[in-house]
Amino acid sequence: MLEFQSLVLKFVSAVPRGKVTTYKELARTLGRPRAYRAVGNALSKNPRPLEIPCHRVVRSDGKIGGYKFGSERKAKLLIEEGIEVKGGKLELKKYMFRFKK
DNA sequence: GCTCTGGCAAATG
DNA sequence: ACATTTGCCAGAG
Repeated sequence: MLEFQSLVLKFVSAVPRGKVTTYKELARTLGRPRAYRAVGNALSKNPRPLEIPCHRVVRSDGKIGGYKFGSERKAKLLIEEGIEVKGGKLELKKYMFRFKK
C-alpha cells in the first residue's frame, strides 16, 4: 500500500537533525511492529531522496545499515549532523529519537 | 496468486 | 563479538 510508504516518509522527515531512529521503532509507530523490513523497502524506493533524511534511520543494533547512495555516504552525513560514528556503528542510546507513544 | 528480494530483527551457536 | 537461521511485511515481476 502506498499509505504505508507515505507514512514512513512523513515520519522520517520529522526526525530532527542530529537524531536518528530505527527501522523497528518507525515500523511500530506506523502500527506495524514487525514491518521493519517493509520500512527499509519503502525508504529504498524513496521518491525524494533529497527531501527525506533516510540516513537518519539506522539499525536497532546501532549499525548504520544500508543506503541508496552507499553506507559510507550515510555515515558521513550522520557525522556531519553531530552523530559520532565509530566502526560503522553509532551510540543509539544517545541519538535515538522516539516519535510519540 | 506465488516467488523473490530488501537500506531488518531477534534468537541461537 | 561474529555468523547463521528464522521470521515478517510490502512491492515488483
